[in-house]
Amino acid sequence: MSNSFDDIPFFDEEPGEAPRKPQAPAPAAGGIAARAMAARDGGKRPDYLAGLNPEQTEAVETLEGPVLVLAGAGTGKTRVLTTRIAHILSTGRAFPSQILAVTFTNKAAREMKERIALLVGGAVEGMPWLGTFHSIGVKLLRRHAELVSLRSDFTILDTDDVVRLVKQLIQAEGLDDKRWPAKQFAGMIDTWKNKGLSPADIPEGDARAFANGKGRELYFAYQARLMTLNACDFGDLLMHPIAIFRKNPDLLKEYHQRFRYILVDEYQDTNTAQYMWLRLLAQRPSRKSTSPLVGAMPGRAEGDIPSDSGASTPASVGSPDIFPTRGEIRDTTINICCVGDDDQSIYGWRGAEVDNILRFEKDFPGAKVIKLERNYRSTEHILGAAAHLIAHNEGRLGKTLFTDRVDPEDAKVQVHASWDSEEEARAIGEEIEVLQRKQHNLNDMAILVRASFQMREFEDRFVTLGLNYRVIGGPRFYERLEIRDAMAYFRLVAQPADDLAFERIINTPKRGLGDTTVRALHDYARARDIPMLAAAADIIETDELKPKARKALFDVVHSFRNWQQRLETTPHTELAEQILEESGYTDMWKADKTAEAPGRLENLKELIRSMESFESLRGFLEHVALVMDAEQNEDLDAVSIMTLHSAKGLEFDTVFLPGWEEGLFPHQRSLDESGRAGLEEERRLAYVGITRAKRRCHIWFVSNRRIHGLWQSTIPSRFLDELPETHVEVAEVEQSYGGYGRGGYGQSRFDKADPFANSYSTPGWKRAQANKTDATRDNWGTRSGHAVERIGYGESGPKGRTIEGELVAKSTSTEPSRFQMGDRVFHLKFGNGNITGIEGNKLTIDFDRAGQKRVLDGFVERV
DNA sequence: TTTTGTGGTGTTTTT
DNA sequence: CACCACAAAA
Repeated sequence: MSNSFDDIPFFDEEPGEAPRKPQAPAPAAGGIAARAMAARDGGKRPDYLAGLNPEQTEAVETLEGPVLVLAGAGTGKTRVLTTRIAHILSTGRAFPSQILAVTFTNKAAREMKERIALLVGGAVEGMPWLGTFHSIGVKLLRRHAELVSLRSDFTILDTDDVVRLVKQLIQAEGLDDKRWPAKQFAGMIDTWKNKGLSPADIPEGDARAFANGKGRELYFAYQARLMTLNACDFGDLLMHPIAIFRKNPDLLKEYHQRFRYILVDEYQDTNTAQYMWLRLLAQRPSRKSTSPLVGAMPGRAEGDIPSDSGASTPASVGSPDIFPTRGEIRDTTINICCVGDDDQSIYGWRGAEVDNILRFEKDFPGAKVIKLERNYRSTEHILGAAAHLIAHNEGRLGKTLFTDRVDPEDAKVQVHASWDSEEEARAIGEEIEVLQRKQHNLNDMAILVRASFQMREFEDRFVTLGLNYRVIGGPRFYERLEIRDAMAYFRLVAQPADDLAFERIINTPKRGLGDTTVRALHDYARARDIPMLAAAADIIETDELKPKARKALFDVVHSFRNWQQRLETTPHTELAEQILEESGYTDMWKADKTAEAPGRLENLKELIRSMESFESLRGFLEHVALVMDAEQNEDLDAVSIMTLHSAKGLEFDTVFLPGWEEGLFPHQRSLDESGRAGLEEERRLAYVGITRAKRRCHIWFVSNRRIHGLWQSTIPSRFLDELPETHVEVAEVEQSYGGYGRGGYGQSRFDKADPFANSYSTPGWKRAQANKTDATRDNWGTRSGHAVERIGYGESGPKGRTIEGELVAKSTSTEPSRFQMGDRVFHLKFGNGNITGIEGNKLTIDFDRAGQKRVLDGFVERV
């Protein structure tokens, strides 16, 4: 992504040659005709096309008109997308700057850029319009900010800023912010914006539902406030461009001329606003209608027609479309290619409309639909299991993945049962170690959970085992408190009107500028309609404040003046460092004696380091606003732990799917709130999970799980019953199946003696049966006589044989420990503690917060 | 201003 | 149960 606002000149270049006429359908790749043609062309069939299957080739070569590529999991979706772009470029149909390619995540955008670079040999510098919806939105908006009354140096607020702002507004309205939580309203605004609804457009019901009927009013006030702050929220990055295009048909036309080819990744995840945005860009003025507005309206229910849509109302005349406001696009010269998979739509809860993909052919009559069903990732069993499961959903476009790489050695999908979640973690840990001993990389394994609280148990277990793991997702770097504080300083230097930043840091570190001062500043600023920093500069000239506060404020204001002056002269990384030093911010953490303070200082250093690759402070701020992720270190060999949601798009040799129980997966809330649709989305999530696996897929369920502190017995997920017997087996069970304590939900196959009749004779099942009856077990499921077959643990030799529950060390060192009894140590996960026991490399530590734990010495440091 | 106590909550998450 | 946010008390 470009790090600065400077841009290639607008509408500069034209292609060297006019776009060619549409070609005749491409002959099947590898076919005789194709080879003959290749020979005719001097045998120079571009090598980027080599190795594509016929469907992929068609998807790449059908450049004219609308195309929908239904790409199942692992069918080479990204490859098609990137090759298609390479094809457009290398055949001279368009310049890089004439291709609009949108993705959902920065990661996907980055990957695409890299892969195109590989295909066309590094010349992707000029793909300025490849990016996420939001980053492209920012780009448009920076150019045309004045059309929506913004200045082009507007700030992008993140969710945290938004919530604080909303809270202020709620309080300003004299409402109880307990009864009307800011967070909830911020969420509502987001939902509205995802649907493309501005304050005037929201349904009356929604408007009344919040704040004693003041919902709409608040939304208006919020937008007004954003204007004065010269700020945007994420939703605005979509909404503003839509408004700009609607109000400025000529400008839109310029973009129509510019974007000769439009490509959309993960189309099933588009929300209504994104859909509208795309339509505006895709819908060329047809011969009949000159209005580009037609059919680009949101909403479906009566009464939520956008106010600014003027006289042009729905264009569905003659179309039996059940979405009357979504007309078809008749002019089929639009070269738009959407790639997606309806079976992997898992973001309905945040506004994605699967309907967009289901309706593609209606929206774009004459669209070519190409299905990619040949899977290059998984074994037949994995695909078979996934296919059978997803077939339980209705309303699919209907694809069935297949592979012809069939290997009798391939394992079936394994279903395991455990007594409780602790045992589940233990069992999966063991399974991983077995694989590890067979020289499998930890990097090739992943544990995919439904909800993040499940991760903890695995982390605990892996810490004990000394097994490397990596948590993907979770709290992100730029969301940490210290990073956000630092960023607020930088933001305020770059954009003095950023009141949210001002309020965040005005008393951080403590300067004695408490609530009273801030409120005074706030009132002063509002009364004069100036930013708070400016108000502060004014107010220190008066004697409105107490001398103490006045002095403190004086210092701050002057510091900021200083920094702003240095903005042009001092290199930005240096300046950033100076800001943090001179403001006393780093000192604040140095003085802090809590366990996390050193980590925070380290993060601040990391922040400065990461600024180096940007050319300016502004460029960096923009990056952080849009790209909230920081890279993980890939060097480490570690098991990945993540949610199913964040696993989409990834693949692993071995995938573990724990927690397949009713209530958790499918999640109860999903069922309660969205009923059947919710269940289907959960099922798609299961489908995504299974199809992440290349070779091995292990599904787990437990009989007891602790939910909100209390133990509950659980029943196996209905999804287990939806798996096909031919591709699934009950695993070589290495632990018991807790078959009692079942709730009254319904009959499950796993309630019966033989869940899979034809697996009945497998050793695994027999053992499971044996375990079930023989194991003596107390209420907590600990069994006697369950010695795990586990010999030759790491370098520890036969000594490594373990009994359930014993601490297992990867290597038992005989060297004297580098620690002593009573040493004060720090552990990344557990914090500070004192050593109370030493046994080789195993330490017993009394942690201040986490209590007594046994950990390997490699994981702690002396404080 | 910092500490301690209370209450409310408890999926999924990108931008 | 365990965490967070926020409010009252030290």
